[in-house]
Amino acid sequence: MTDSKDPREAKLPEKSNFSEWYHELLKSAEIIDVRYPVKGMCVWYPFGFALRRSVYNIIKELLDVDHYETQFPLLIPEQEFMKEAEHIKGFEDEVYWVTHGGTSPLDVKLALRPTSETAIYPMFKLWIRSHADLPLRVYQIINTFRYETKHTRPLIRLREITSFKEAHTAHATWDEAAAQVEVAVERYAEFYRRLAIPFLTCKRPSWDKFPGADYSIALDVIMPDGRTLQVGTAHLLGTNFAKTYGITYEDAEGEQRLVNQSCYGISERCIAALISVHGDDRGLILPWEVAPIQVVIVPIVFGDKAPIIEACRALERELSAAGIRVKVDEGDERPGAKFYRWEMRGVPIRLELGPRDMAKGQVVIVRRDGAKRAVPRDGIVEAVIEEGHALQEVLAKKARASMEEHIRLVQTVEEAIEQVKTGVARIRWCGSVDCGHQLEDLVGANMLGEPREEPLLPGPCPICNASTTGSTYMARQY
RNA sequence: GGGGUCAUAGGGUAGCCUGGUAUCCUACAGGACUGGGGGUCCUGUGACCGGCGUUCAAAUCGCCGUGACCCCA
Repeated sequence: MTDSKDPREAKLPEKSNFSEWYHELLKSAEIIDVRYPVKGMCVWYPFGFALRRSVYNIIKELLDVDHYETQFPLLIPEQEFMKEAEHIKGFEDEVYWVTHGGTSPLDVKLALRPTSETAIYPMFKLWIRSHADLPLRVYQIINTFRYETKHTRPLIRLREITSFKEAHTAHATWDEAAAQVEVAVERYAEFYRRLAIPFLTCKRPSWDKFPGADYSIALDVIMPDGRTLQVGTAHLLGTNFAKTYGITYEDAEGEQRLVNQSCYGISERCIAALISVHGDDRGLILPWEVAPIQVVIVPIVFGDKAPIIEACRALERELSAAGIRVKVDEGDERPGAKFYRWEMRGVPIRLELGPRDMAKGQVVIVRRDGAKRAVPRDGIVEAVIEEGHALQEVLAKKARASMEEHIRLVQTVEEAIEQVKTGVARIRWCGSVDCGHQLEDLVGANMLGEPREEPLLPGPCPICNASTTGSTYMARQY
């Protein structure tokens, strides 16, 4: 299948062949194993899970400031699940039901949560009594189940989402809840900045908002093939669920009032974005902060290996003491084979230490993006940290440039059709639902929503010709 | 929602049309020589997705199931 002269080891397909590259990389870099025998359900390899852990530690850190972490049950009784009409309509075709306990049919069917509003809000009703209980902010990191009928994709469209971070908040007023949505968007923005992943922020069109929400804000990442991946959402629920679940508080005047709510979520799609945005033809490239292994030390041994190995171990101890996640690869392979393997796993920094370096009192430091230099053995910790942060900068810059290349302002439907083949089109839109649907049909792509920054000068809506400063992003979505 | 392609060792494949002995690479295990970008040699381990059918005989033909990938809406 490959024309490579040396087929001894399977190479990664080129990243330009994104779909194949992605699948091959998930396996080769040991992120997840897709061979579990249930459709849409995958297994995290230990390395992938370690990556997941360090990525989710950032989310936790960002939320723990003013949220409580908690955990609600997986199973939701039918009558609670079926309370909110619009919400049900959005999910009923995708719900797994538990109908039996052993061999006995259950009196009350139990839904496997497709999301947890209907599990959490009955408890909010009990927890919230007075204005002193507000605002209430909780989150949980759990698995959810959706019987996806569309094509499943590892980390992107799953029947079991293993790593859903969902936050739920309750406030006294609509404005406070709306402000919380903005806070959520800003936290997510910070999260993706720390992963060096650029994104678009849009208010979703009304027909694409979360079922039961007043409106939804979404973050989208542009994947290498130009399709977009929704990697975070924040929803203003207003009093919609409060009415259904009777969530009220006593205000300062002694009146019972409905709470206003928001909810927002991020799933393992953030890992898919991380992998896809930064990776290259050789494999993963992980930002310094989240790499499970930040530094790999490869001993270059000749003849008597003991002194080299000992020097490498000393180096490891020193870096480890400085809080760096480091590993010496003492395996039996040739150095070249080790280089390729750790590059596949995205390790940000490689150190090489051989007899020549020993003699010169130096270490060779190689950054995952290719930069290579020799540094004095004495200042190694500082040099490593410096290169780690430099890599972060390089990744952020590259990713930003790539995103901008994929977005183009277009004037006509024809241009939009062409643009969404390889990227994201920004096109004028008067804002009417009718024109929106027509645009989606004519362009053959989805509307992400109104960009939140830099409005356009007035111009005609390509459908109805009305003059507007409004616009929307359009893209093929994952 | 509609259409298409496919399923053979841990991974990638040949064989299927034309039914009979399963190919090669990689990985893995043991050994020797090696070692600054995927080393060489020797020895060994390991597979026809599941069920039903056709047949003397099924990896190969048919049906059903399961799973994977691609395209379109």
